[in-house]
Amino acid sequence: MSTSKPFHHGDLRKELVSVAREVIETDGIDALSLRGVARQAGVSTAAPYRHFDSKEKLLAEVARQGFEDLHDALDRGGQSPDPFQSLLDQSMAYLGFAMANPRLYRLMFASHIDKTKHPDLMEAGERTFAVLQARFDPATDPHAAARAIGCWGLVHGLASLAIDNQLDAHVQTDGGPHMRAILEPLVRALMAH
Amino acid sequence: MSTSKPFHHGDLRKELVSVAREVIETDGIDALSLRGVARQAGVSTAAPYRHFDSKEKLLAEVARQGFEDLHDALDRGGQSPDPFQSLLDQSMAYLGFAMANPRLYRLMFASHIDKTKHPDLMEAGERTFAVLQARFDPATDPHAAARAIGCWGLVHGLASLAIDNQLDAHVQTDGGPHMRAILEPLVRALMAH
DNA sequence: TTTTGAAGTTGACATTGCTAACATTTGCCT
DNA sequence: AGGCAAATGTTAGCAATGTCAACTTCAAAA
Repeated sequence: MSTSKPFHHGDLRKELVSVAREVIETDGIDALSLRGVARQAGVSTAAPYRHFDSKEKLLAEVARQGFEDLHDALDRGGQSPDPFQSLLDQSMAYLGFAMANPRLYRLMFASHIDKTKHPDLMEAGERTFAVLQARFDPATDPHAAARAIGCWGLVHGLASLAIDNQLDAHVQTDGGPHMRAILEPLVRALMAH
Repeated sequence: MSTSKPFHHGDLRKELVSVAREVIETDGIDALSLRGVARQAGVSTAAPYRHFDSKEKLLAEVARQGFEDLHDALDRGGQSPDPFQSLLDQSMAYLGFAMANPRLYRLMFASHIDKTKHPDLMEAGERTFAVLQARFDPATDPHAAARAIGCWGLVHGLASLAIDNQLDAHVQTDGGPHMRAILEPLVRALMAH
């Protein structure tokens, strides 16, 4: 009675998300099956359905948490008093997060998940973008919106390419300084009025 | 005996790729099954395996053709005599291709396909990037490499965001002019020495 | 004409997402 | 305390999928 597992898990929902995230980051999304997650969590095949309507819902929750973590990383990144330096740091923080959690980052923008079906996820994504958006003030800059999108596109693109190992070996391995050199002139252009 | 299908298909390989591409662009990658493709091509379940070792190989071939098409689109896009205008046009051509073939474009950068396992695909991708790279001359610009990566990251990022409907409705629907406005200052920065 | 190899077929296996029907536990209501 | 409903698990099973092995058909070289 003592060593045998209790019927109820305790907090299966949280455990499922945690296991899923781990599997994704370890073996990739294609290697993730709901049954496998259940197995690793020590519950039966159908148990996850008490907490998530579908596999997609579970993935959406993992992605949502990813956006929250990215959001935090951005907040921590943009604290320099110099606006240019701050935006550059923030951009580097964005890339740092993506390269530290490549498969999670990919999931956050993956086609598996139709964001319109997962309002939580969509909102988390928008809130994250808002951090970048806040660096451009529409009151003083008529092109604030365009610049913000350009900035997001730039970091998202570089992150995606880096994750896919599509970049030169130099940039890939020693991401930091090289990436900074790539970003600098573009971020400067974004801050110019 | 005349109307019954012949045992041999003729050029099943080409047909499979064609059907697959159509399914992808119509219903998305997740809706594509090898069995379904075989069905639509009018052959049996196992027939595709005479031409592709796995589903992934078929997808890789579709993606490879996608890169060739993108390559062509870029070539056609960059013909203005003014270097700045030319690069801007080319960037717009890149975005145009991505938004005209959203799911194909996504496949080309999807995690489903491990590019190291498909040299053809990798090479096609590199050749495409080379078109952009050629706009920056290492002889006259010591930062040519960094600028090229920045340029690619920028257009790839904007393309991805647009495809995922992650952008404002305005930018989304009336892509052209808005995107141009976003790109302009950044492309200008890329051309500045 | 024979024969050989490419191209296609059928049938099967393990795995997967998901559902239905049933079992156990928890905690609330009296 | 006692009992009951809701929440949380379990087992069994379905249909679909990727892939493989064994067999058949056809075309073209010998």
